[in-house]
Amino acid sequence: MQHQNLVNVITDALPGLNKSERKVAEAILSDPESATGSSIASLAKRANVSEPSVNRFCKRFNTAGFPDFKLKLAKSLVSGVRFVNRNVDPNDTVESYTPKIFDSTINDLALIRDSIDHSVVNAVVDQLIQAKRVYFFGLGTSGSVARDAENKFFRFNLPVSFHDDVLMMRMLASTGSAGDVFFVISHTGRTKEIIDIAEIASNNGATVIALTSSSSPLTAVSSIALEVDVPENTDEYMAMTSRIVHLVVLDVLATGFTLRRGPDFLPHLEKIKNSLKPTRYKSED
Amino acid sequence: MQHQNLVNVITDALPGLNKSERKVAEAILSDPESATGSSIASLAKRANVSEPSVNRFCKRFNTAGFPDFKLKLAKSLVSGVRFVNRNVDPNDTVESYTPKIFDSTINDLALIRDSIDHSVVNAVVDQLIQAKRVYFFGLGTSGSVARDAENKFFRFNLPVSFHDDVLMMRMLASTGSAGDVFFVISHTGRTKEIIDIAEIASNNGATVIALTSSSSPLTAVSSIALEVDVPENTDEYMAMTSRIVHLVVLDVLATGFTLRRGPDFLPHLEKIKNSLKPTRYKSED
DNA sequence: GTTCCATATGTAGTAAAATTACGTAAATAA
DNA sequence: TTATTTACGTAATTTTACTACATATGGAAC
Repeated sequence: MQHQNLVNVITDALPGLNKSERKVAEAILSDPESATGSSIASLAKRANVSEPSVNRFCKRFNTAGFPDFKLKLAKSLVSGVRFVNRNVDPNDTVESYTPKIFDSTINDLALIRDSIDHSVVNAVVDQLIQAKRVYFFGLGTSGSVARDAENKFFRFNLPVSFHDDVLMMRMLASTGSAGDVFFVISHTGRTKEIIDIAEIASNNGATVIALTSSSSPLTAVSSIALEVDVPENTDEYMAMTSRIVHLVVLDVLATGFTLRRGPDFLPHLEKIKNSLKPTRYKSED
Repeated sequence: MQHQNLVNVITDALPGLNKSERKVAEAILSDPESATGSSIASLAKRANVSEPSVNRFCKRFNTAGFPDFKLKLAKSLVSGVRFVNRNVDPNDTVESYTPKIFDSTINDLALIRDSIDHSVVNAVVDQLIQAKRVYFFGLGTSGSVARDAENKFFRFNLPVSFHDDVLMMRMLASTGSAGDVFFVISHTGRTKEIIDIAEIASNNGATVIALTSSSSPLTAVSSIALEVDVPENTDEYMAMTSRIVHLVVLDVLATGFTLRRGPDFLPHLEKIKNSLKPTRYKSED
């Protein structure tokens, strides 16, 4: 809920507005950007209403007054999202679809940033710190996320691996035990095979951490679930941003991990970083 | 250049300001959020300067005046980035480091969104559309990006594969020819092995597309380079966001690809989407 | 150290902008 | 139609921002 976009709020409220308020709404929606810069007088003139009408309009939308309204409107316009039709449509050009893709991703990240449950993040870091070993599981797109996670967590001097082969997962799950952490990544949380595997691991006393959407079957069979609800993308042209959100959540976990380990751990990270130097051409700067 | 963040601009300008202007700057930076809501009088009082000093301060930063300044400041604060000390420090708690990680990612995305060269994007889409087959190459973290790209582009009914094995890459590159596209992903663009491979493919007449940082050796040996400069992360605790930016750039390319193919192509995508249904538990809604 | 000049800062007045109070008009219900 | 509520505008008030001007401060030349 944090800050529902003002432009959308106005659009939604449009049918319920009375004559002059609607005039104001239309004047603003026709060019929101310029509305943020104009005075109450000029906007009133543009909408063919009186100044107090504009003021009343502002207050109706839970703002202190016109200046406050402009401020909130301006904020709504940032992240450059052209909220009026933010989906990619067939007539888009590079110039128009490129920012849309970026904005949609940024939007989703901001959403999760504001809604993620910190106590769960903390609990997951707890489990990772205590883990004897960690398996990252994922299929399809989530397989890439799992692979990235391996790359990141391996640096922590912790036996860690990633798997995207369900047979391998099944075998590992069946030999799992207390102290093992199975970190299962799934956008939908409804993939049968994955849920099966999580259940097996869980029954063996291993810890199962799920990175998935809320109230999914996978959540039910996990010890802890990091529930991340990225809005479904109905648009054919749009990309699936959930994987990106998952990556950032894993970054957060890795950061939490590093902080828990304390400063004595930093030299170890430095060592790994330096190990790659001989594979690269030196930078000229 | 689009809109360099005001908070950063002020921070950078701090040393060059004179006494009262600095007071204003400090008052604003100490609590930028509240500054966007206050009047010139109250801010002047808080900074212990006169109102015109505040006004002059605003004009110095290329704004029309105080209201315009507030507007731009407010915009800078969206995406919620706590610019004052945006790095993770050892004393951070979950509540504080989580948004920092998200914000830093969001920031980098916004940066690239505003600086990416659309004509290059277009040219890359051109090449992908014409490709007889596409290889995605990447090592380490970029390997995961390449894997994700495979997953995405495979849907386009195009022979595509990803590789993270340098020997395999070398062999493929040496057998490449015109019509083959080698899409090479590397954050630094300085990995010797990768540059070697790109050169081999290029010498065989294949198209080499690089997704890397600008003016890197990899750029030099590529047919087209999508140069994406994500600020280096010196902070030990911070994650590497370049891979995320790379993923989004690949989303953009995929979108461009789909649009080029036209609406006749949509049923094919739908078919692939549906193929996964039997692997999932039905959603109750 | 004194004088001069440039720059920096503040005071006070003015203009602009926003808000409030109130009155009239329109719409709805009795 | 009339009563009553709701919508809207006019005009005055208050708040806010800006401008012009005056004073102060700091440094350079003598």
